[in-house]
Amino acid sequence: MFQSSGAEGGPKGPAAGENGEGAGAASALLAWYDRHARILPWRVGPAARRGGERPDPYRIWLSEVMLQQTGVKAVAPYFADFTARWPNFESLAAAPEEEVMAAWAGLGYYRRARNLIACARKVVAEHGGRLPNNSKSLAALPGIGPYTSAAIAAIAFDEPVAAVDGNVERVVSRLFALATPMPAGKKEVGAALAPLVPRRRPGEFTEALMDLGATICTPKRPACALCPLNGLCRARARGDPEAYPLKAPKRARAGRHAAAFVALRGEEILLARRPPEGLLGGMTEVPNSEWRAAPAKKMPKPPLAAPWRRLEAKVTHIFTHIELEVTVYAATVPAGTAAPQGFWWQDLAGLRAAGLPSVMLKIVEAALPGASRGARLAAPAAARGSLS
DNA sequence: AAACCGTGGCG
DNA sequence: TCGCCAAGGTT
Repeated sequence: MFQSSGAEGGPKGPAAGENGEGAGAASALLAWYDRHARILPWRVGPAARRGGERPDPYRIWLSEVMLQQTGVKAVAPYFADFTARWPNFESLAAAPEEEVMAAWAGLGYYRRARNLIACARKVVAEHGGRLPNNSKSLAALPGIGPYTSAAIAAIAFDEPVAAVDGNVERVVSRLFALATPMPAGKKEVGAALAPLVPRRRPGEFTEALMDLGATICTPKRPACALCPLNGLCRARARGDPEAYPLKAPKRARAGRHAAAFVALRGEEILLARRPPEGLLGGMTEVPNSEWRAAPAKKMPKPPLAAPWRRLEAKVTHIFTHIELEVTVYAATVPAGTAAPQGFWWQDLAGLRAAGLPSVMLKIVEAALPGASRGARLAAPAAARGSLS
């Protein structure tokens, strides 16, 4: 990927090769970071680093994977839960896959959880339970791509590589007023950033860029007056920092319609597991029909025969590229009713521990009597770990 | 290369 | 309210 600086191989862009400017930007940013670093559960802050403390590669890896396309706020409770239950690669590698998937439920992009397990097992089986200490080897592991490999290598192993995520993309494209729309412009960002990465403190430099992007150089209304790089920033000089990074227009979301069947047998609900690949791959689901472009005219085939009643309110859920509208059918079945092949009855009391994705939780919630709903489903994600 | 893959917070 | 989008990776 993007190798560290070197005099040659620098960017063709503006500040490239103008000696001193890179070092100036890095030292200004690090000085700012020393004062304003965010305190995060997986991070070793600048003061502790000066005291000789080192980041735990396992925790850095876990946090970076969780943070892929996911906000700090959403990640924090999951990170606490995971590290409490599985504090290292060995324990995570030994965990039952379904248990890990259930613990991930609600965080989204579920392939990450599968890759997380695969990666932990590979680290144990092939690397003696320790993460490889360089970006190239890291990038060969499941779920670790160009960004994550660089971030882990820089933060946990002091490799002076440029890690380009959404924050860095924004900061750097503004700094140099890079005009190529994303995602194509990402390459230019990496090339422009590489010469700025310092040999000393490359990990904190990376963390500093993230913090700057998250707190100062924000997508909207950046606080340029507070920015340690404002004197170097081309976009600010142009007067239009908010215009960067340029982005290609997105495609419209497809609409889909489906039916879901909430079957209750006493205090139990009928569930199934989704196929390992594709949307919500490998996750637990409420039995549901095919998802079609047009709403079904009559009730699709249910998982079992029962006096199904259609709920008045539909459940809508927005995925990244699909807007789903679900017609929910509910039924109560006799105590002896067997679960069809591939389905099982799940005790409602243990429903949260069963690890339903958010859309499925919404469907269950819509069908359950209001009184029992709150008690069963309303616990925050932070409480998940204590339930199993 | 472009499409696919979740969710919740926020302005 | 609702569109935007966050520490991307995989195919």
